[in-house]
Amino acid sequence: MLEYRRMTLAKPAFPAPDHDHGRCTADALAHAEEVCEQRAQKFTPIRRQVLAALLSSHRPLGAYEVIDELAKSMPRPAPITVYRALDFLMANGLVHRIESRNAYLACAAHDHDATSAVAFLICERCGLVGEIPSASFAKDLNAAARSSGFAPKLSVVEITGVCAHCQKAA
Amino acid sequence: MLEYRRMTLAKPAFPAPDHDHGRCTADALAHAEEVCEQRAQKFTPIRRQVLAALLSSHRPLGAYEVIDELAKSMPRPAPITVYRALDFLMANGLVHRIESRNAYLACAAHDHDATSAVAFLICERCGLVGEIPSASFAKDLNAAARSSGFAPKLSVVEITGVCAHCQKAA
DNA sequence: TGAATATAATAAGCAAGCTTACGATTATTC
DNA sequence: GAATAATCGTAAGCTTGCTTATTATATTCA
Repeated sequence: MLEYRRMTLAKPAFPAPDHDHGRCTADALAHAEEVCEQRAQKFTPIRRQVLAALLSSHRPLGAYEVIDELAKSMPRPAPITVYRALDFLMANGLVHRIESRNAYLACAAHDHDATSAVAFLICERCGLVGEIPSASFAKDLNAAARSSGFAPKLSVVEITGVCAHCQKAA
Repeated sequence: MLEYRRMTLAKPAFPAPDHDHGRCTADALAHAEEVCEQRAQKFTPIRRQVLAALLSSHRPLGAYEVIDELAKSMPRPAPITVYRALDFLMANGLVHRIESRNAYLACAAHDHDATSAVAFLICERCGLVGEIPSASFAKDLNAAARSSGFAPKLSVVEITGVCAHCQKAA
């Protein structure tokens, strides 16, 4: 577990296709519970279910895909229900929004705060998404922006390509 | 003119609010004509009009905003008409798509090729968008991606913040 | 216990982004 | 000048993303 965490922090983390997904899901849910408790926020059933739906893959899901996913195990929720849960999860750093896809992704790196910049690696073959923690590149990027007097706030960095596993498979 | 070009290449280029917009538009249209001629592509009236609509500001416009813009000077074009023109312009490196906004932007830097990575600086006050040419940061970013075996292809780097001019104005 | 707050469900609908299908028009080429 | 290809227009519609409005259900706490 610590091993896992350290990896996601130290270098770009791409979910290995053979990783223990049950565990990674369970860990993430436990982590979410923890976070909510610390913040005195309620991790309600619907919020848990939405997070679980996102965790069911490492792929970003559109809001309507989340609805479809939830519909499998409960009466089909209305869009508003899911959007509220997503807003909550994002506000608490448990879910990222992938801007270039209008989609949502369960956060894999449990250690960064909600606001820090993250870069995403999106595999165009398998659809899995990895995260690069900000530290390494954000400084350069922000410096480049600032050099023209621009004050950066929010960065969207989304890199499409082919993950290591899919390269081997090809 | 050369001066202008050099600047857009050398460092992040944010359109100054007092720049000669008439000229910058005319330049861009002339450049587009040139590019199309070189490639034996047709710079048809509709393509020119769509590009001109995008050039009318330095803001990214949604497809329907482009339609609204065109509707001012011609019978309202159908979505498909505009999308076709946008596809053409993007394929020829004359227009960028801003992924995080589902919007389109006339390319300001006339010198980079269609495929090279560009970072966008999006001012949340005035809505203007500047470009950072890739060279400076793309290497780092790609290196970070590659360090986990990921083969990057297309990068989306979109930075929201406040431009120099709006900071002064505040 | 009753008032206030947070959360959720129901119902309905809007807007944006994009596509398919097909016919008409205009260039290009042989 | 007929055949081909590229471009454009018309018409229709689909999907997704997201919102407003309203009512109901918990939960908290004075």
